[in-house]
Amino acid sequence: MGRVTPSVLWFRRDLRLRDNPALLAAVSAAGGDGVVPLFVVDPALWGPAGPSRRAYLSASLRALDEALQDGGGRLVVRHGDPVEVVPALTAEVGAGSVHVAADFGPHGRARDERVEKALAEQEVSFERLGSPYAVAPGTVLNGSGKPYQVFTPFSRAWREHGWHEPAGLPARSAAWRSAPGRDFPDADVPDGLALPSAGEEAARQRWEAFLERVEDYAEDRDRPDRDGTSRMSPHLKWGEIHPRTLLADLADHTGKGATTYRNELAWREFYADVLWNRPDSAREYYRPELAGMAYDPPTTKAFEAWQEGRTGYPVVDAGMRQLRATGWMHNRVRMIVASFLVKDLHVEWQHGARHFLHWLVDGDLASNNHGWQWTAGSGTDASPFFRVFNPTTQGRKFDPAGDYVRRWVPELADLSAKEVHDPSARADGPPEGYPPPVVDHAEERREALDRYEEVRR
DNA sequence: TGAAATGTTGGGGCG
DNA sequence: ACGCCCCAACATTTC
Repeated sequence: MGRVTPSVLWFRRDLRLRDNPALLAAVSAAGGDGVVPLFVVDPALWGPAGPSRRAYLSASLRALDEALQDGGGRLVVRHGDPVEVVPALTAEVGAGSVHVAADFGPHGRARDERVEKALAEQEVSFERLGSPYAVAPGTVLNGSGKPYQVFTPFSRAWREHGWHEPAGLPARSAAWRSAPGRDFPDADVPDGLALPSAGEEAARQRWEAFLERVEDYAEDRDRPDRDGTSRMSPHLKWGEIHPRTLLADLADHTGKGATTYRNELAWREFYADVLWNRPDSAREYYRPELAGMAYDPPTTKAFEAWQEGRTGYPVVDAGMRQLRATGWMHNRVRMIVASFLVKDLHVEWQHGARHFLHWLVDGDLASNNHGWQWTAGSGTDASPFFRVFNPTTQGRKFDPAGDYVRRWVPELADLSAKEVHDPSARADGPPEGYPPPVVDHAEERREALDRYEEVRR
């Protein structure tokens, strides 16, 4: 064993202390010399983030700092390009190693390679241990050693591969060591925003509450008018809880709800795996055939109406307003608004994906963008292009009483269940202040199918 | 994790 | 009693 020096634990999207393999490694590398917990606010990621995303991350960092303070530590927060910030810190504190959970996204991969190289020049090692997934992307391969392109066979192989048990907290508490840098990004939550609670403790509480009713998940998950989803997505996105923990807790449950939920976790891992194998699929059509279709530019009034929740289609508007008000949107509604943008407004999925990533507190490149590709019919396992959601029918089916619409579209608060999903059909038209439909769904559906037919020939 | 168009069936009104 | 039509309900096909 060589000399013992402090180590740096560089947090990125793993903002927790429990079941954090990189933390365990950092503690063991540092001996008694101390672990410096670091977060770097990287302008490349901070820049494009919208107010809710920023506020959520900021709150999560503060929660992490508080948890560290319980053990006598403080989170070091610095701003700038990690390729400069991280080596500067290691030099300052004389650290011998930097520990991270591996990042499998295109930006993170490239960044980590540059940081690793810069650290090597000062003879500091860069240690990747663990990942934000139960099974690391790139691990699950088919019989011929290639990555899966279809979800179902992937998920079978993924389950068979299995995962570790959660690791818990370090056996002996870390000797934290600090350094200057307490410049937390602005935590102000803009007026009117109601964000989910952030942090490891909030994640834990939400998960335990969900476990109580996981058996209803298969039934309720498609109902935006109910609190039937887990709402774990922001916590998973920022690593406030690890999917291993969820999977371990679910192992006691054999019902349909738990099986369905495990499957949703598998989708998350599948999309991360796809992105790892095809980093370009975050921006480019996974299936290039659909890239040649005729689309409309995202500069129309209709696109603006979609972003702001003024399309005249109640369930679409409710979803888009929920997104801006809470940084989150129910998954069923995400599919409906996405279908509307791509099929009714003929706008390319990338523009919708960007809008989502700007506002969502759970916005994850792999899940978000591949979800959009699924809707656009251009992804792995994609929904066929001709599968066009009817926003009125979808609204009636999944929000039968209209409670979800009334919650987010106050102009429609007085409408009956019968009228609320099609307010323009009323004798005197939509109520004061609510717009008529921005496009005619039946017409635009035909238009979308025509354009599809064009590119298919 | 679609919806619309089209086809089929069967009950019931009615001459 | 019978044929005819309407149409709801359901199934199949197509995009």
